[in-house]
Amino acid sequence: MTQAAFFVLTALADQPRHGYGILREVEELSDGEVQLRVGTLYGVLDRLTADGLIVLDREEVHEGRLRRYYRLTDEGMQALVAEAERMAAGASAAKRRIAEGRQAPHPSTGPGLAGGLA
Amino acid sequence: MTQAAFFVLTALADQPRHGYGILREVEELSDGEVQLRVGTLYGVLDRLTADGLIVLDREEVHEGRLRRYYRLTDEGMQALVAEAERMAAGASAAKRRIAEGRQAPHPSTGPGLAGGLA
DNA sequence: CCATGATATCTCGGCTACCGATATATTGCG
DNA sequence: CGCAATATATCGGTAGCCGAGATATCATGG
Repeated sequence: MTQAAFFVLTALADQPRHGYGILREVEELSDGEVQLRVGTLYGVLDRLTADGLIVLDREEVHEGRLRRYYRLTDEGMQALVAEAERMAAGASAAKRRIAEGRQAPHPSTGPGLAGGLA
Repeated sequence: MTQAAFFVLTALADQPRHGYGILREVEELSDGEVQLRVGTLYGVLDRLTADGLIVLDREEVHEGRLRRYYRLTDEGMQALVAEAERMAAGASAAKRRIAEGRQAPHPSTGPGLAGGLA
């Protein structure tokens, strides 16, 4: 599971969206930190479809422009849940390691990482 | 920051390690879920060194075999902290979205996840 | 004595995937 | 009319992952 695929699945987790909408949604839900590129999107969409994690939901014409909506399959939702847990575990393991590598010289006085690793 | 690079930085967060030790450490800290491959490792090590996130710490000969130890630079530690934050935020956002998707199943898009999610 | 496996380094080539650039088309604004 | 935003999609260069192999030492077992 690549980063791009993860964020596409996340953007589709609450409701079906079309390609361009996914682009904006990923940027919004990551507070602008993750920028999914147009050139990346359609490859990801094709791969996720081939893997059965998403499926074409419907096509609409909105103000003269075609919108192709995708939605998660049950398998896609399960994959997202599993990946979210792996990521949380990975982030958690990293934070634990960081704390171990920064053992305070005087634990009674040292604040350590409090406030820095929220 | 690739997944492989993130786990290498994590493995080095508490103490300097040599290549093969990083391999085993990544597998251990991820409960066997992440398998960093040998062919991947040295490319990652070179890239992280070129980027100034890790540095060659020392070389030792242990039971006739060379061990090349790497350690995090200050910049590498900062990058790891930032990446861990991004990952935690991403995982958190995904879990929030999953919950939102379960709360509002749209009738026109099918029954969705009934009975299927742990 | 040799085979196997673990430890330890590193290289190479194939393949996947990311992303900038490009193409196409409509709507809205100045 | 030009430009930006919306919306689709493709193509080619490049970066990065990974299987495979090369090289070498030491321990275990047949």
